[in-house]
Parts: sequence; structure tokens; C-alpha cells
Amino acid sequence: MKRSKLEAAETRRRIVKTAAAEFRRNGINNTGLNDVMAAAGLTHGGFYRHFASKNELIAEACAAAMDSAAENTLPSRCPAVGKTGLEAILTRYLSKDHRDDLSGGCMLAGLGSELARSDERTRAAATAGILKLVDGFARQYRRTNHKTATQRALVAVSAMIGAITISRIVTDPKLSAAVLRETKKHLANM
Amino acid sequence: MKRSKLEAAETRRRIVKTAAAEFRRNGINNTGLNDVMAAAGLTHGGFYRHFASKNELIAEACAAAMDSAAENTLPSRCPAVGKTGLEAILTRYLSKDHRDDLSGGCMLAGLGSELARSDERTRAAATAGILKLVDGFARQYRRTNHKTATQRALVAVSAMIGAITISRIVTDPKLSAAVLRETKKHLANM
DNA sequence: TGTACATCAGTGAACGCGCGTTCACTGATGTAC
DNA sequence: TGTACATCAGTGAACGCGCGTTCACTGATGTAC
Repeated sequence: MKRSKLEAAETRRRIVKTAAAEFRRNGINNTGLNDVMAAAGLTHGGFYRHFASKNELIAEACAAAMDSAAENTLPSRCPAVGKTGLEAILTRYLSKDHRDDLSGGCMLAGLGSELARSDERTRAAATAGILKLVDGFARQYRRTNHKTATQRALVAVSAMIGAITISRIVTDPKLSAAVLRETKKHLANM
Repeated sequence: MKRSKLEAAETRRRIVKTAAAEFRRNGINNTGLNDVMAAAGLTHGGFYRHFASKNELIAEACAAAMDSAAENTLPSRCPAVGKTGLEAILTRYLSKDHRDDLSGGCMLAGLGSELARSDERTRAAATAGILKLVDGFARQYRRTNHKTATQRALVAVSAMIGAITISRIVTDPKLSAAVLRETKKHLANM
């Protein structure tokens, strides 16, 4: 049965949001359209009323996940007392909670090597998200000129993503915690 | 037709080595056993004479790729004149050549997010490789006590893997180069 | 404002395809005498 | 050392399954009069 335009737009948004979570939880390649549609409370047949292909959904889900990731680095979302914005970001990003939260965590850490093999559109969406992240991070370096701050932020974002990735691979819990702890310590004093 | 034990052992080694390259080139999930066996000059039917499952091959290929990665960080393999061992490692690892060499490059950078979802055996093999890498890297910090050197190496390895991953995702060549350049500069002065 | 019709979001079955895995078979290798 | 037989590495066809994609259908929504 046909739905109203409003309902349909809402459904589309729900599919993208659900996909962003499912892709991060199980990997893009391990997540079928059936899985996504079922998790969104739909049957898989209706998928192509909203998207031309799985790749289109991947690109949109990537953009959506990167937008929410960029929001997370906004200083307004880091109101912890007695900490600089930078420390707050590092504490949250390099936490065990983030490490253990695949579906809600940073898409770059959760899907990094799969994104590197994705098509141009998906990688462009990821690139835009990375730039937002880097910019938001650079703004935390007060009293530093813009160029230097951006350079530092590039390194910091790389290290953060690498640290979460390694902390998820490693089978030794102490090593996993050490990677997060040392990376956080290092970046806080950068 | 049956092959001699020597030939069979050689075949097995070839399959593992081929798999390590194919997995890195196309991703573990995107690489079928058919692809691996064909690239090794065999038909897929014989696979189960050598391995119990694809997961067994993944674990062995991971171990093999990590061993060769660890060898690459040995100072003996970095004989560049006028550079410290650390600089030589950073220059090679954070190069465009490495970024563009998927099948021969570091498995952690090429398959990071897929490894994080792999089974215990594969992740244990990756962990052993990471420890070797970290240890080899820590040894480059002469005149630094072992604990501090290891902590620095943990951060450096995280940043290196993150930087290669991001440099492969990003669609802007200048941004890609900047990530490598800045990460290298930062880690060299660490 | 009410009516008749076109649209199209969502359903559920079906498609071809490639995957991991199994199996009967072949024939050279390895072994027991 | 030679012979007879068991082993098993590799082949190629086949399996069941899940995937991305397509399609006929349904019936509420949106539109034209």
C-alpha cells in the first residue's frame, strides 16, 4: 500500500540511519540489504523504491555516519568540567566504551579498510567527514595558528583511528587498553 | 594425481602466500577461495586437502603477512645512508608507494577493520605480529628505557596504520599526501 | 466538495550468480612384502 | 631390487545457501475534473 510522501521520506531516512549502524556493526560486505531492511522494520523488496543500488545506500550511510561523528567532536558536546575540549574529545574517543561500541562508533575506525576499497562517491563522503573532523579537532588548539593546528589535527585523527582499530584487533585486553591509554596521553601533550 | 610430500608442502605454502596478497588486495570478504586457488595456479577443489576451512587459511595468511611486515621493520632492512633506523622505517612505511601497494603492504593498514571482526585465531596471529612490530619499532629509540620506548612505539604504530588507512580513503591527492607527510614529520620528532 | 483514476511505497516470490564446501574420480607417490 | 597395493594431491562437477536485483501485485495517497 502506498505511503504519504512524508512517511516515505521518513522511511528513507530510517533505512540510511539503520544501514549506518548495521554496516559499522558487521562490516559493509557482511551486511545484506535484507539485514538492513529487516532492522529498519521493512521487507527487502521495497529497497529499490528508495535507492538505485546498494552502493548508493553505502555512500549515503557513510555521509550520515560521518556527519554524526563530526557533531561528536563539537566542543558543545564535550562539557566535562575541568577539561579542555581537546582532553574531552580524546577521553571519549579513546575510551573502552567507544572501542566496544561498533555500531555507534566512528565509521572510519570501524570500516576504515573497507572504505579504502569503496567507490568514489563513498570515499568522497568519507573525505568530507574527515575534513570536518580535522577542522573541529584543529579548533581545539587555541593560540595556535590555523595551519599548524590543522597539521597537528591530521596526525591526531590518524592516530585516534589507528588506535581504536588496533585496540579492537588485539586479543590481549591489557595491550588493547595500553594502546588507547598511551595514544590518549601522547595526543593530550601534543 | 598425487604429488610428493615436498611438492604438497610447497603448494600449501604457495596458497598461504597467495592468499596473504589477494586478501590485502581485495579484502578478505571480497576474495573467494576460487580467486586464491586460481592465483596460486590451482583449481578450487583441492583446497580442502590443505586447510579445514577458509577461516584457517585467513589465520595462516594473517600470520604470514605479519611475519613479513615485522621483517620489514628490522633495522637491517633499512640501510639508507644518513638516516636513523627510525627515519628509514617512517619514510618507507608512510610513503606513497606503500599507500598504493595494497597487495604487498602492511596487513594491519590494508585489512584493519576486517581483522577486528575476524575470529580469535586470526586476531591472535595479528596480535603476535603487532607485538613484533612494536618491539622492532621500540628498539629504534636508543638511549630510551624499554618501557618508555614501548609506549612510544605503541602510539607510533597506531598513527602509522591510521595514516595509511586515511591516505587510502581520501579522494583528494593533496590531503592524502599531507596525512602521510605530517604523520611522518610528527613521529620522527617524537 | 466529491468522485474517478493514476501513482507509487511496500510486500513477497522469484531470478541468476558466486560463494564455501563436498565428493567421486585420477594417477603418481609411498610403502609393505 | 622388484612388484602389488594403499594413499592422497589435485581435478572438475555438484551441493545448498545467501546475496543483489527484479517484478507482479496491493491498496492507500495524491490529483484531475
